[in-house]
Amino acid sequence: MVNKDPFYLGRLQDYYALHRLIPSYAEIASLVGVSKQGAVKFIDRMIFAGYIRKGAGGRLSPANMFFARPHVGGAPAGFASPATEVLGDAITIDEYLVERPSSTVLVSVRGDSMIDAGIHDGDFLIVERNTNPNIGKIVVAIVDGDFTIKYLRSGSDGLFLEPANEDYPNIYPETSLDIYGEVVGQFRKF
Amino acid sequence: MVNKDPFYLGRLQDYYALHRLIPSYAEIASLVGVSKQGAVKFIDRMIFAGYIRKGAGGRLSPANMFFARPHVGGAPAGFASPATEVLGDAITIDEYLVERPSSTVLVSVRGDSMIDAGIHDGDFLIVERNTNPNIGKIVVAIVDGDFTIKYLRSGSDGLFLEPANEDYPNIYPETSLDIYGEVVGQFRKF
DNA sequence: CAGCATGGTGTACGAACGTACACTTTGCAA
DNA sequence: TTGCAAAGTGTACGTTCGTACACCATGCTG
Repeated sequence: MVNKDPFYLGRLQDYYALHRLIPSYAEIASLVGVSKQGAVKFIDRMIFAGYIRKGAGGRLSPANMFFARPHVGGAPAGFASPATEVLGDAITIDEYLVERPSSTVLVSVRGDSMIDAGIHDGDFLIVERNTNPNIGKIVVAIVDGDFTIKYLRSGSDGLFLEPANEDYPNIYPETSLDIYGEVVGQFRKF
Repeated sequence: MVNKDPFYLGRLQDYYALHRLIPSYAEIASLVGVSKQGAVKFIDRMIFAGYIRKGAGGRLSPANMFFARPHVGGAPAGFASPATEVLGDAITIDEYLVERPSSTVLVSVRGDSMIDAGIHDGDFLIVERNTNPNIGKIVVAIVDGDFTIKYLRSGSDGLFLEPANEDYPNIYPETSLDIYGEVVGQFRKF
């Protein structure tokens, strides 16, 4: 018989996605269809493999591997390479995209002025609050009290904002330029 | 005295960040420095406010509000709207993008054949394994042993694949069409 | 000032939990 | 084919958990 652990783990991951909680051994048992002691042994294997941790009182919590998603590279038909190869240390998408949670906000995109940078209407941007971003980065600026997503450029007359859509003009600030933060990531649901 | 709940909650969030687990009432009590019954009352308030949920056996798990990240809408200068307005139930980016963890894989994008759909070289796609996706969706297909991201279309001669880049031709399968899964989300780091 | 909701403490108890031990079954390797 | 490790079952046990009830202190409101 093939190894059933991936199937068991899948059940556990789906349960966790729903409840944000690793259930008790008894619940795991009925969840995957084995006895309670079978669940104990299964969890022992998962702990050994780095999918599950034990907290105070023996309560179970997910470990790093629990969130690791199978990653399928661009390579032809090679299904097996683990996510860590490309994503590096990061395991959850959150951790990959958000490096400094306390200074990070989400911004939803309106309009298509940055469409050539792959930022579409309805996308979410991960924005790190930082009023002095580097030249050339995509920034969230405040122009006339409105949020604007643009490239931050430097010209002979100082800083200005450049859209990534040839239908839109550059924005040259009349007085000063209010930068809200720097765009460090983006995500979207289809 | 001011309301100490935010302070308590902060302790709880720090603990959760470390252990990915809401501790028991007894542990909460020592964590925030009250009696066990004080912890019970505190958690009751958190449940009422939508920060905590109760799972099977009365075990505690984080609810929506527990993860709430500041979200800045497209609205002019309105900083305050909570993430739930736009993101719906999901709070973490992972949970927003990945609905079925066990059948979801990540695929990294090579090439620019889907650039008009906002899918660029180097992006990550969230792909739900599903060999029978709906017409019109973006799918991961296997063509000549290679992964290809394309729109799934239906024509008079059956299914075919359409890129989102006018420099690329449609792909009409000679025999059958191997569909790996459906693209449900996308993310990228800048 | 009386009333009452709020936040907190102490004690008690049954149920559920994690753990341990003995045993069975299966598959692979010597 | 014998041996052994892995995977699973059944039963039992002490501990911890969540829950309930009674009670106290504080602060706001009619």
